[in-house]
Amino acid sequence: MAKPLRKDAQRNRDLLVAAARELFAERGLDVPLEEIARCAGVSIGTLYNRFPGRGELVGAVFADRVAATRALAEEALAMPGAWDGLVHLLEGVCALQAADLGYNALASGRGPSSAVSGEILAEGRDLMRRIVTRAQESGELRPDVTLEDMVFVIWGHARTVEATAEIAPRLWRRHLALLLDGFRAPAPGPLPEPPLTPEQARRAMSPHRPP
Amino acid sequence: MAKPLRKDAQRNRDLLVAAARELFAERGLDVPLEEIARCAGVSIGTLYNRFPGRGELVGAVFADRVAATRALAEEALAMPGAWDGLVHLLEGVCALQAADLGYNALASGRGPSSAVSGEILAEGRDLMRRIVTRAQESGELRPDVTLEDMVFVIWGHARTVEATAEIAPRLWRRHLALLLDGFRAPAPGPLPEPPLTPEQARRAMSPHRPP
DNA sequence: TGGGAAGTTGAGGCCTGCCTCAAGTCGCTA
DNA sequence: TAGCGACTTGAGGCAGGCCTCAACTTCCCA
Repeated sequence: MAKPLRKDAQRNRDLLVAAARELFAERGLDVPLEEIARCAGVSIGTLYNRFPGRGELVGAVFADRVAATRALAEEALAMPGAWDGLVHLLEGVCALQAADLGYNALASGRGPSSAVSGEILAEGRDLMRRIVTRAQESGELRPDVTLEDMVFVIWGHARTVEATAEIAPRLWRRHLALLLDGFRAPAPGPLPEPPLTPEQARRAMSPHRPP
Repeated sequence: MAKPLRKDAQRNRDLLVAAARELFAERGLDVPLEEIARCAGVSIGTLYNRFPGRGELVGAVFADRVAATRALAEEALAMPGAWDGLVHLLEGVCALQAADLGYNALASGRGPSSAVSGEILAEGRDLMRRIVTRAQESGELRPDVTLEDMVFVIWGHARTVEATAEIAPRLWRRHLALLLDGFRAPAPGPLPEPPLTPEQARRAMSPHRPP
C-alpha cells in the first residue's frame, strides 16, 4: 500500500479527477491535459506529479465505471428472465456509452494504451458468459452467437452515439432495439463467418495494436 | 470550365491523388499532408498549390467512390428480389468500408468539413428510398423502419471494421448478417423512439457540427 | 527560340499539445 | 514553532503538423 498523500496533494488529486471526469464525459478522452489542469485550478506540473500520463488519469477517472458495469452484470444475472437480463446489461452499457463520451471511447476499445483498456468488458467476462449461456439455454438468444459477438453491440453503438448525442440523444435506443432483434431466437438463417476467437477478441478490443 | 493544367502540373496532380488514395485507404483521412506529398515525390508547396486543403484532396480522391456507390444502388434496384437488392447495396457499402479506412470515415460522417461529406449517402438518396420502399412492399423488410434507419448499418459497421480489419478481415460479414436479421420482417415487437427526421439525419451525418 | 506565365520548391513561421525541472511554497511532525 | 521533505509552479524545450512565400525552374506559344 502506498503511503497516504499529504492533505493538499490529496485535494488536488481529487480536483484533477473531478475535472477530468467532466471533460472526458463531454469531449472524449483526447482533451488536452493542460486544459484539465486549468479546469481543476492546478498547474500542469501538478497533474504530471500525480499521474505519469493520460492513461493513469483515465484509469483513476473510470475506476468507478468499471465497478458500475460489473454491478450491472450482476443485476442482469439476478433477473428472472434470461433474455431480459441480457437486455438489461446491454442497455445499461449503452446508456453509459451515451452519457459519457469517454466511457464510449473506452468501451469501444479506443482508450490510451495504459488505461483500463478492455477492462470494462474483460472485468466481467465470465459473468457475461453466464448471462449469454443462460439466455441461449432459455431459447431466447439465438444459439449460433457467442460471447465474442456481444462486442458488436458495443462497437455498433459507439459511432451512433457519437453522431447523435446532441441531435437525438435517445435515438440509440432504437438502434439497440434493431440490433437486439437480430440476436433473438429463432435465427432466420445461418451466420456467415465464424465468430472471433477469445484471443482475437482480446486483440481487437485492446487499443493501438502494434503494426 | 477551368482551363486545363499544364502537362507537368497535371502529372503532379495525378501523382498526389494516387498517393493520397493509397494512404487514405490504409491509414484513414488524417495522414499528414506532408507525408502524402513526400509519397507522391512532390513538395508540400505543390500540394497546396493544387488543393487548398485536405477537404479538396479528399474530394478528388473519393469522387469515383461516390460514383461506385451510386452504381451499386442502381444494381440493387435492378435485382429481381427486393430484399436481395437491399442486401446487395448494404453489403457493397460495407465491403467498401472494410477495404478503405478513408471511405469508412467518410461514409460514417467523419470527413474533413469541406469534403464530399454525406454526399456518398446523400448522392443516391431517392434511389435508396426506392430500394427501401420496395423491400417493405414485398414484405421482407420490417415496415416500422425508415430510410433514415439505414445509417445504423453504416455507423454500426464503422467501428467494427476499424477494430477488426487486421485481425479478422472478413468478420464484418458476421456483424452485418446479425444487423440485417434485425431488419427482417416480421418485426418481433415495436421499436422504441421515433426514427431520425430527414433533417436530423442530414445533421447527424455531416461532420464537425457546430457547438 | 526566347520570354513570360505557370508551376515548383522547401526553409521557416505558426500553433498546439506533451513533458521537464529548478526554484519556490507549504504541511507535518518532533 | 522550526525545519525537512513533500508538493506546486510555470516558463520553456521539444515534436508534429499546418501553411506561406520569395526565389527558382519548366513549359508553351508567338
